[in-house]
Amino acid sequence: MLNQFHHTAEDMIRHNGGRATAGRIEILAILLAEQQAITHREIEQRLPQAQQLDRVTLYRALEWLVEKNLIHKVTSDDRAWRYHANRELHSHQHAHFKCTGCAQVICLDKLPVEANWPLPAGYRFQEIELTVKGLCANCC
Amino acid sequence: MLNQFHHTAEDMIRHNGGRATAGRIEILAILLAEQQAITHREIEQRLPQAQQLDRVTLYRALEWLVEKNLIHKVTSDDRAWRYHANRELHSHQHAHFKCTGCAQVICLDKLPVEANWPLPAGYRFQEIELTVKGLCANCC
DNA sequence: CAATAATCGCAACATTGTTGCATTTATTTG
DNA sequence: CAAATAAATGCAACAATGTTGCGATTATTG
Repeated sequence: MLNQFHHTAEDMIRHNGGRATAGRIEILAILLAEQQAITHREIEQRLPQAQQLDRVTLYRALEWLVEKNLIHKVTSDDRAWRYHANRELHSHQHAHFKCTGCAQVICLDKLPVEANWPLPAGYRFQEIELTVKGLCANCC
Repeated sequence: MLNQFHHTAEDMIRHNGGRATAGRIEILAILLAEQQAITHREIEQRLPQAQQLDRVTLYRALEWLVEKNLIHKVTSDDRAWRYHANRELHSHQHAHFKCTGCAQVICLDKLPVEANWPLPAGYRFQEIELTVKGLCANCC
């Protein structure tokens, strides 16, 4: 089921001048297959038995993927980063939704907030991080 | 300098049916005196030598203050909660600004975002968490 | 001032994430 | 294809934030 994503993942990695490691491919494939932003822990659980990676390796692979802009990470209130593959759908800046029931995080593709914020004088705007919280359909 | 806040702090605590512990008063006074949202660690550092508190006590006091709605806490991307006293200025929902240079966090009192979000069908809105990132006047 | 329920502090643990370094491996080169 | 090498990995050890259980202390009440 993930197989169709492995090829894509490998391509994306090679196009960025990185080594097509089994681990990296697997991780990216997992993220490509996922509809929501998932944690380090969840990625670990989705890795095939035969291909468990060291925690450190996973962190470093994710770091590399973020650097190369193949995935992005989302801040949450539970002190854990969540990762999601960068699909064309996502504009560079987009909001996230987090279910307060099951902690699921999905991307909201439209960020209808202008970057024009009433900041104090002398402050410079860089980016927005917006999380809408609520209950998902399952938890309602 | 903090003295004027101690009385206020004690009042706020008593009005909520809690014990006016030296620690709680001190913590709340510190947060009342502070213009920005600060971390557990920063609160610790501002505590007078003679009145250092156990980390656990501090966490529990903060938890209590949040529960009683005397302070609020802010998610950040560095895995550390930041706390700020609830002043009348702050509407219940407000945005925060975080400086990517010095990690300072301040409250932006206006949240010009409607609570009316285009969530997927069946999803229920609860609240918004919005952080604007950029550089503060000092770091520009 | 004594009773008691709330608060505190210690020890121990959980989770997430990071660093240094020696080993392994994907890719390049001859 | 084999050797060279730069990149990626895995281990051990650590750091920071936060939590839990429980016995000791203390603010408040009567």
